[in-house]
Amino acid sequence: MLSIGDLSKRTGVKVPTIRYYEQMGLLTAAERSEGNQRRYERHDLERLAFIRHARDLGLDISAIRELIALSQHPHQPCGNVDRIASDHLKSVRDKIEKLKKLEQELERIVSHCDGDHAIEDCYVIRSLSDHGLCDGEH
Amino acid sequence: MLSIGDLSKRTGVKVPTIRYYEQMGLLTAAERSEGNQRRYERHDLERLAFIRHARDLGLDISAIRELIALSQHPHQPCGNVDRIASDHLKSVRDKIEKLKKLEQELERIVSHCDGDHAIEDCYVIRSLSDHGLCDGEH
DNA sequence: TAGATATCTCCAGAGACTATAGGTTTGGAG
DNA sequence: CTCCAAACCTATAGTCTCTGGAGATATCTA
Ligand SMILES: [Zn+2]
Ligand SMILES: [Zn+2]
Ligand SMILES: [Zn+2]
Ligand SMILES: [Zn+2]
Repeated sequence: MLSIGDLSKRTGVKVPTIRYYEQMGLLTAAERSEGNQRRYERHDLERLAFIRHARDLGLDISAIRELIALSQHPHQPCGNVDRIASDHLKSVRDKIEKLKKLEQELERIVSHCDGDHAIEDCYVIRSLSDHGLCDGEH
Repeated sequence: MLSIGDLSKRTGVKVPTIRYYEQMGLLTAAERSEGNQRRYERHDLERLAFIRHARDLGLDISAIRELIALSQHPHQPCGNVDRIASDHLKSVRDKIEKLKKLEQELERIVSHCDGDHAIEDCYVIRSLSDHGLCDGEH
């Protein structure tokens, strides 16, 4: 039986975050000691590791909730699991695309400024004032 | 003299957002009509466009606040302006790097799942349970 | 058994908005 | 000029994923 602090040390997830995951329904409410403190078992450790890893991979709480629910039905086909992961991959790719466009604009903007002239002539300020100087949309 | 709705239509910034920018100190508090409604001039239109464009480029509110403050001193050198833009470019690049790593892991994970087997055997679920299957860190 | 540490619940804050409720002003039609 | 709908006002709460604090209680160690 682990206290919440033990669980925290073993998974690297902060104590308030563990309580938050419980509140969000990702962790089932833990058993309690006589004095009302949470007590965990290996099972909970594994689930918390799952949650943490999924979060590290960028999945949001509701996606993780779905995945946990699906994994409770081990004999069903994994189509929905696949869909959640694929959707997430797509959203990561979309974000990368957007950020690359930003990177290009910012590179252009920064490259025109040597940081050593008057602000009234600064290309950074002018670029921010006028989207017409940009190459693309954002 | 423009109403807040006019300003909104011309810049594409929603009315509550304009009020929010005022509250955050990005827009100086507008003049008011006799009945206490905000009235704007061209000057405000330009500043709002600046703010919007900076936000579209991903700068956060406090960076924009600094940029506005700096642009009030047009004869000073633009070193700080340059620094803000460069720092932001760096943070965009860092984000791209992180997302690319995620993309790789997710690609690997998704590619091992055809969406058509039992959840208990699903590689997606196994990968989420075990970071050891990942190639890198996140 | 005292004191130190850990835990409990509840609440607020971060960032950048967005939306609602309940009340007031404005602008145009009749 | 009067009336009404549309636009506006303020204040507050909700979004998302935590994180930190206050004040009270429990547990562990010496
Ligand atoms: Zn410059
Ligand atoms: Zn632009
Ligand atoms: Zn599968
Ligand atoms: Zn991993």
